Amino acid sequence: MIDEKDISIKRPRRVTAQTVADAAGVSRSSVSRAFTPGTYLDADKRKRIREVAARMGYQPNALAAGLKGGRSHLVAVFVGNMRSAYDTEFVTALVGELNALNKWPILIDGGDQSTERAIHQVLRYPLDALILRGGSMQSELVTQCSKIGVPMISSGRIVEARGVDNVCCRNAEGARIAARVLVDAGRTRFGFVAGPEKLSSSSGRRSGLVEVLDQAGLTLIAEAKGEFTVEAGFNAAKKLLRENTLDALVCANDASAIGALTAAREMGIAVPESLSVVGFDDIEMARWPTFDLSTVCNPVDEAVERVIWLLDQRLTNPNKASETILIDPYFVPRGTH
Amino acid sequence: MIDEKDISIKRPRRVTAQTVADAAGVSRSSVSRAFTPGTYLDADKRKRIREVAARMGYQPNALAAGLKGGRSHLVAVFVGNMRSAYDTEFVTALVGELNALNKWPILIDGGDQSTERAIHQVLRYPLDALILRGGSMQSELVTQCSKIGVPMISSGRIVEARGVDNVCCRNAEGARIAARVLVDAGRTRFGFVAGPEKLSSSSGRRSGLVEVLDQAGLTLIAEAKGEFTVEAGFNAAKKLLRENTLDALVCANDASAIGALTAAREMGIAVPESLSVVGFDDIEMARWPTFDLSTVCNPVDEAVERVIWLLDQRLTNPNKASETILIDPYFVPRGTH
DNA sequence: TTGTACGCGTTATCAT
DNA sequence: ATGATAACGCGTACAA
Repeated sequence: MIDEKDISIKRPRRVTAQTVADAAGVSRSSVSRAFTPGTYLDADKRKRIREVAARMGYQPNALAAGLKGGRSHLVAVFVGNMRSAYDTEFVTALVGELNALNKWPILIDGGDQSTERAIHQVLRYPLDALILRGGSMQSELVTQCSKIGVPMISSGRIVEARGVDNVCCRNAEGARIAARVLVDAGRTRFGFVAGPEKLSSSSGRRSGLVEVLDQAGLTLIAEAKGEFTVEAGFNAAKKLLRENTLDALVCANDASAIGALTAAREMGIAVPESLSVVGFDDIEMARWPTFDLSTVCNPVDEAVERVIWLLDQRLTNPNKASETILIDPYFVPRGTH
Repeated sequence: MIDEKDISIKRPRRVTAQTVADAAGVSRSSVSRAFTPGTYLDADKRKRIREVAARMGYQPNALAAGLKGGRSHLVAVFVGNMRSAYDTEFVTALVGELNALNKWPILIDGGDQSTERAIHQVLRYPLDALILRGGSMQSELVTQCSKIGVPMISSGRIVEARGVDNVCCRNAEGARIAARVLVDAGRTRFGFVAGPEKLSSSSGRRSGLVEVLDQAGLTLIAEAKGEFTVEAGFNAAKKLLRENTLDALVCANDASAIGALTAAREMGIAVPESLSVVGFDDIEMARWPTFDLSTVCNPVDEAVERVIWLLDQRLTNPNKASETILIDPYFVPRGTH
């Protein structure tokens, strides 16, 4: 009794198909059919039912529909770091594409401490898929995901596991391209602003740079750890430029490069005359007139497109072999080299 | 038969409580209890069940649990424009807070064309709440939401409807504060870089500015429409500064202001010596050394905190009266005024 | 402390 | 073309 009262007072119960059926004088099945395209139902009746439904504010309950055995249409999106411009651009594009496909992204921010708990909780939903953007998900969690049988697509970090597809930029190759441009332009004294050590994007880019320098008989004169952020890039560049004489600063990503550029300007170093600054990613900001940053484009749209494609493939054939798509970056010449 | 085969081949069925129960030699209820805190269950048995469950990769199905009548823990977050820095910062903070509270945000980007359809689809889930960030949701949709009985919290745009709570910045007041600072500093020739006309944030800020100018016996010499973006701000400022002699440029938001600042510099106008540029919002970028933008802070963290608070209130008492919380902005003096 | 039985709202299947 | 009925996986009131 008390409970009954509580419920009716506290939460207005959702309108169900049965209520609509009663109101329209038809069976519950007909109501269901009225909302399912391609089912046998008298056109007039369908129209009438939908009118009644609209008046009563009825919508089929997607939870119940998902339970029945179909897809939930829920996709978890795990973002390494929502404070990074590249990840943000990626997520924005991804959310748009998923929305367009009637897939609903549940966002989890990896920047937080409680991420692991969050993932566990979200895995309780029967997700259509789990999309990883960069970052630092623990391998234990990855195992658990594949165990649960949730298709996974990882971007920016290659995960070797059954049922996991990957989209990743050829980081070393991108850095090679940029390095060659600078070497060809006669730069000889290189510095590197790194990102977090554990991230393969940073280390991969570094190794590409070093490789080309080796081939050209040059060495990496100095490097400093960054954090993939503007501020860290600023500080790293200040230190590097104070302690060394450099004519080229290769940065592990655009945010660092923008920081480095700012530092160089503040120190009165002419860019690009006496110093080249090159980034990686080609985020929107790189195009702003203030920065006009020469960089290596890691095309967001292409990456997202591939992720969506892989998702589609995996959903139509859950048992297909894992796939890894590598994306080719390319140099975008602007005003800082 | 064919169907059976199809299912078993195509999708590895999720492990259910019954499977675990069979494997552990207990009843299905016990498995359920093992995952529900505060239920009677032998400690050893609970432990054993959880072990078996972990080995089999079992997680209670949140969809089925939500169906039973409890909460779904799903919260739709409708973002006006994920390409705007302020909205992005807002969403990032919001997602973090929601994650921490075991609420799972489903993101919908309002920048897209298919937004309306998307909202309709997402409303099929029994959402715990719907959070609106700024933007341009149609009033018809708002009506529909309240009809369905989904609690709504709107930020950045006041929605007058039953069951809808609001968090909004005192836009006019913020502009007044900034205008007074500039007037007191002796600025007399004001220009305004507007945002989209239909947005109350832009018009509210404009009216605050005009009000103070009136009181000081000044007039707004020129204004140009922007789009709340860096590029639009850049173009608007170019036009304004080319056609007028101004000593103060008040911008409807920080993105515009950053564009305006860039334009002024490019035109060789000394900021702040001969021109003040002031923004609104205090996004992260405003603090970057390159910009060091004087602006009016529209505190994201406070707004998010209020939204979460309202959400909590509304969930504990769904029938409480609608509430509107106004947030006080304040001036942040930096290097451009 | 544990098991049985019912209901949550839907869709698919089977009759009619 | 339409209505009855059986799942879907879970929580929980009730019985034991």
